Amino acid sequence: MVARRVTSLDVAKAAGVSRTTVSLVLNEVQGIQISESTRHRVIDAAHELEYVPNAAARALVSSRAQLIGLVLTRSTHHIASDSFLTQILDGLIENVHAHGMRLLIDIIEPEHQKEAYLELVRSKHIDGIILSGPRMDDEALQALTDDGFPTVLMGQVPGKNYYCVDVDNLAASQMAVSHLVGLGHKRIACITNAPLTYTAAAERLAGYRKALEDAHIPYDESLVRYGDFSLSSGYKQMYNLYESGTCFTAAFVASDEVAMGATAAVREHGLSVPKDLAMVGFDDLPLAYYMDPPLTTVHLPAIDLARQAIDMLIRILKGKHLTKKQRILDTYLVVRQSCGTQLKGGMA
Amino acid sequence: MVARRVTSLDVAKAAGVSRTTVSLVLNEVQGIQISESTRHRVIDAAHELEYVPNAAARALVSSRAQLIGLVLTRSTHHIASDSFLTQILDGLIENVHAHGMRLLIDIIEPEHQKEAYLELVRSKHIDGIILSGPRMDDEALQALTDDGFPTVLMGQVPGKNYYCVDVDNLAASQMAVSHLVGLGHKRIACITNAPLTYTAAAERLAGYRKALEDAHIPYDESLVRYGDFSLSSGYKQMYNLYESGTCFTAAFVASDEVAMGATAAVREHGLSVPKDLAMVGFDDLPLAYYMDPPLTTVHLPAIDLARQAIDMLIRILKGKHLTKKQRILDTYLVVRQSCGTQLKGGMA
DNA sequence: TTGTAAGCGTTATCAC
DNA sequence: GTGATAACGCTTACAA
Repeated sequence: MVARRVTSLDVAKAAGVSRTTVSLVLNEVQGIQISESTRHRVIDAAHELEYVPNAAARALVSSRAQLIGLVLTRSTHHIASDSFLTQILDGLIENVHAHGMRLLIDIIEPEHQKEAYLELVRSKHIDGIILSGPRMDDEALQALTDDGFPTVLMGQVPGKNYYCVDVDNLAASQMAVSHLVGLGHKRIACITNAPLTYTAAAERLAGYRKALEDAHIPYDESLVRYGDFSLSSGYKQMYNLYESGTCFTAAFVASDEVAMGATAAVREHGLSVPKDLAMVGFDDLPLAYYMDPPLTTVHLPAIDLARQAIDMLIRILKGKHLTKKQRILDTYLVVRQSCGTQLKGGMA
Repeated sequence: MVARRVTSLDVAKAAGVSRTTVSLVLNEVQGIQISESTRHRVIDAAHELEYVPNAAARALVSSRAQLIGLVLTRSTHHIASDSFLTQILDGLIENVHAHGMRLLIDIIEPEHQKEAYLELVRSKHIDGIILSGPRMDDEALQALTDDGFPTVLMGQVPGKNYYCVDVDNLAASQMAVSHLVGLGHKRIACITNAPLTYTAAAERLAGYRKALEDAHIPYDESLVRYGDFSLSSGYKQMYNLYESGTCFTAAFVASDEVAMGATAAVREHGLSVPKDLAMVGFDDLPLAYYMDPPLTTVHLPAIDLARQAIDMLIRILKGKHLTKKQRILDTYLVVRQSCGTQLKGGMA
C-alpha cells in the first residue's frame, strides 16, 4: 500500500507557510532571511512527514539531475574481471555522496558510442561524465567536449586537452622496466594490459620501449603481446610467448590481473617466478600482495584518482575556474618478491 | 557552447504536427492509428534534430525514472576488493539496457540505512531496487517492501518472503564440505566469506555444519573463523588458525577472494595446498582457475543471477503476476587441484 | 520575511 | 487521426 506522496505543499500546509518558504528553508538558500521560528516549523514538518523532494521535478526545473555518470567504454565482458573498477567505484561513490549526488553507471560499447553518449547527455539524465579508460578512437568524446558537456577522463588521450585525472603511465612503466633492467635483465617480455586503442595500454607500452632505449636494449617485437584486461588473456599471451620459443628472463605485465594469469602459464611450463622469470605488474591490486610470489608492481592510487576525478567534475559543474585541466598523480614501484635478485651472469 | 535543447515542440514544428503526435509516434503508443506519412515525418524530424526526450520531464509526468538502483549494503571499503561485484555488474547493466533502463549504483552503510533507503525511494530517483548481499539486521528493508516498493534481493533473508534471486548457499556449502569429507578429512576448518550478519555468510556456515553433521563429525568452534570479503581477512584468519595451534587438514573458505588470502597464509607457514591442506572455495571467480594450485570451488552463476534479478524486477514493475517470489539457481562444485587426492591414513 | 505565479518538458485526457 | 489543455512537483523571479 503505497501512501500518497508527500509533496512540498503538504509540508507547507503542515508548517502553515507557502511552498516557497519550504523550498527556501530546505535548500538553505543563501542571502535570504528567514525567521528561526518558521525555519524550525518547516524543518520539523518536513521531518515529521518524512518529506523527500521529488528528484525528477527538481531536476526538471533546476536542470541539474544530481547524478554523475560513470561511463565505461569497454565491451561488457571485459568489465567482469576488472578489479581496478571496484577500487575506483568505491572512491567514486563515496565522494559523489559527499556532494549530495549519486552515481549512474553505464557501459558504452565502441560500436554505439555516438548515440549512447548523445542520449545520456541530451536526456539530461546526468550532469557530468566520468569516463574511465578512454580510447584513442573515441570520436564521440570529442563531440561531447566540444558541446561543453562536463566531462572528466580517468586516463588521457594524447594530443587532446581534455579534463583528466591520471597517472603518468609512461613514466611509471619506464620505472618498472628499468627496475628489471637494473637487475641485469636484457630480454624482457611485455604483455600489455589491453589493446593499444586504450590510451593507457599504449602509454605503458611506450614506457617499456623508453626504458629499453635508455638501456640501449633493442626493441624486439617478438617479445611483446597484447592482453585484454582479463586473467585469461594474461595466461594465453604468456603461454604463447613460451610456445613461440623466444628467450626472455623477465616480463613486464601492464596489469596485475593479467600478470596473475600470466603467472599460471609460467607455472604450467614447469617454470617459476622469480627463479626462471622476473615479473613486474601494474596497478597494485590487493591481489598482488597475496600472489605467489608477491608481485612487484606499480602502485596506482585508485581511491585518490577517483576522489580527484569527482572533485574536478564538481568544480566544473560549479563553474569554478580550473587552473589545470589535467591532474597527474604519483605512482611508485612496490618491490616485492617477483623479481628475485640480481640476475647471475650474462644471458642472451 | 551548449546549443539550446531540442524539445518535442521543436520536433512537432519541424514535422508540422502537435506535440501530442510527436509523443504518440516516438513512444510507439499502442491502439492508436497514425498515418504512415505523419509517422515518418515525425521520426525523420526527430532524427534530424537529434531529439532526445528530457529524462526528468518524462520521469516527472510518468513517474517512472527508467532507472534501477543497485544498492550495496556494505561499508565502502569492503566493496573495493569484491570481484563478485564486477561480475554481477556486468550482467546487470547489460540486462537493464535491454529494457531501456539504466543503472544507478549506491552504497548504503549500515548506520544510515533507514534514511538512505527512504531518500532513494521517496525521491523517486529510481523505479526499483536490486539489493545485493542483504543483512539479517536490515530493518529498513522490511519497511521498504511493506511500502510496496519494487525490490529484489540478490540473496535471501531467512524467514522473510521477499522477492529474491539466489543460490542455495546452504546446500552448496554442504556439497563443498562433503567433498572434503569424502576425501577423508575430519578436521576441516572454515573461514566465512563475511560476518554472519550477512545472510549468505550465515547460510554457508550452516552448510558447513550440516555436512559435518551428516558425516557425524562434531562441530568444533575452534576451527571456525570469520572473513570480511577481503583477501586480507582470509590471510589473517588462516594465519590465526595456524597460530591457534588447532590441527586441521582441510579448509572450506566461503569466498574465492578470501581463499586467495588464506592460501598466502598457508604458504607463509611453510605449508602448501593441497599437500598439507586441502582447500575449497566459493564463487568460482576467474581468479580461482589461475590460482596455484587451481582452486576447487563452488560455481556461482553470477551473470545469470544478475539476469534473473533484472527480469524479476522488470516483471514486478510491469505489474505482472509472479508465481514464485524466489528464484533459486543451481550451483555445482568445480573440482580443480586444491584438494589433492584421498587423504592417506586416519588423522586426528 | 513570506506569498503568488510562471514555467521546466513531458505525458495523458479529452474533444474535434 | 490529430490537436488543445491540464497535470506532474519543484524552483525562482517578483510582488506584497
